[in-house]
Amino acid sequence: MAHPRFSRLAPERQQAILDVAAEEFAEHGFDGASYNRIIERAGISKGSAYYYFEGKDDLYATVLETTLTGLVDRVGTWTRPGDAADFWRQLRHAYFGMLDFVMSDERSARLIRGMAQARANPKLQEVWLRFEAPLSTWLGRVLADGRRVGAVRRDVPEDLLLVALTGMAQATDFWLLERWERQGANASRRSAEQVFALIQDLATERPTGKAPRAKKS
Amino acid sequence: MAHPRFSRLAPERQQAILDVAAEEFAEHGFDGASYNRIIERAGISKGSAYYYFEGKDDLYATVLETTLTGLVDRVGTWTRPGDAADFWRQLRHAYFGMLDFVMSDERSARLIRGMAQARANPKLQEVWLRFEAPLSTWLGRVLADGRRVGAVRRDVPEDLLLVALTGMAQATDFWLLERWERQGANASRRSAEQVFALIQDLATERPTGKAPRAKKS
DNA sequence: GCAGGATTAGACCACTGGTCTAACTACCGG
DNA sequence: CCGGTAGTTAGACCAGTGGTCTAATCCTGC
Repeated sequence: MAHPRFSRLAPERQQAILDVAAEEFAEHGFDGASYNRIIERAGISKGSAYYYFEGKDDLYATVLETTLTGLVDRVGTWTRPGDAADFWRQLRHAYFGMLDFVMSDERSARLIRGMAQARANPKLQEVWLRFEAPLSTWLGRVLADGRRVGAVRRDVPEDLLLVALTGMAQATDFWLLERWERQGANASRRSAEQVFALIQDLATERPTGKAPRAKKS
Repeated sequence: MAHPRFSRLAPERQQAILDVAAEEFAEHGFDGASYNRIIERAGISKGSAYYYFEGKDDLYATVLETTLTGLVDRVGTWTRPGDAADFWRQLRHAYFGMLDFVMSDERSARLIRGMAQARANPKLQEVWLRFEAPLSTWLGRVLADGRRVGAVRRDVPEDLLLVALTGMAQATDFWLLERWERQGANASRRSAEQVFALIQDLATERPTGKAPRAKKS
């Protein structure tokens, strides 16, 4: 979305600008962040700022883009699993990789967590969709693979399961963050294991083999 | 938080003001909403506005307060269940009551969904905590009751389960909303059943009786 | 009828994201 | 080496933001 002119800038200059912006957005969230302040701190003029980016939204999207690219590079590798064990191994790897990423780089973590704002913010729906869609697609493919090897339950609509899992992962991320801040990295590893166990639990079919129904008892 | 002066106003006047505010916040979210516009539409002057409320945050909190009160009145009743069946019946009632509330009153629904913004927004953390805390307490009590009658799993820390369930419920709410808009009330009832089944599924222990662990297969 | 507190009105402030024009720079043909 | 032109930058300016403050008005009790 950013004007191509921006990419023609010297890479270090680009980096510097995005750095300032990332800092601001991470600290204050999208709405709280001041475009003017970013401009000032980056040492560019308003004219230049609007020459490179279409506006605040655009800069925000660009910052998110680079951040998420970093995450995907680290975690996004996925090869079609041969069997259920392979599936879980890969999913586990991806999940803990993401946790590592999010716990080791606070700024990126805040940016990513801040995306939740974008979903609710009418002005940012475009941005939200742009980043949410590919993520859903990716996870959808992963789940489909999981079904193929018999690891993932079939008694629940695929898209519902996807949404449920994402929501749970996101919510528990905050829970983990709290744990992590209180107990440090090592102790919170156990908590992460518990969370992953829950994810696994939700994603697999109940051993009884019955579709989950609202039971009377 | 609102100044007591506000409650000394004629009830219809209060209602009118909160009505305008609710509309604005529901439509634009907290950050997008214009305090000035609310003031203007409510037909009061700036002086009065700041005489009644401490500021935008305060008005927002007041609006949320009355909205959530409506929800709690409708759904919040809970008596200690005698057995597991009773527990599920009550939980089911509460869940579907909440869904009804959220699906029948769009404005309130948007306000409540908008609360997700508050969580991420640094400026609104105070507001978020104020409303999140009692809700968590309530759900915590419910889960504890569920454990007591053997309906809710014990193999997962109580607070983790709480967070996971809330996150899932919230995420699936958006999913349901989509369904509801596309299929109408009746058809989406089935979807809601599926979601509740998932909730129930997540909250109960696996029949094998084993603690969920990261299985190798 | 008047004093004094409660209430209202609205000018004013620093700041917001965004627009626009004028100036400057760099390159390229003659 | 100059002149013109496209690419780039600077910053004044705009309407709108949430918030403050003072002066006027209202209302009540004496």
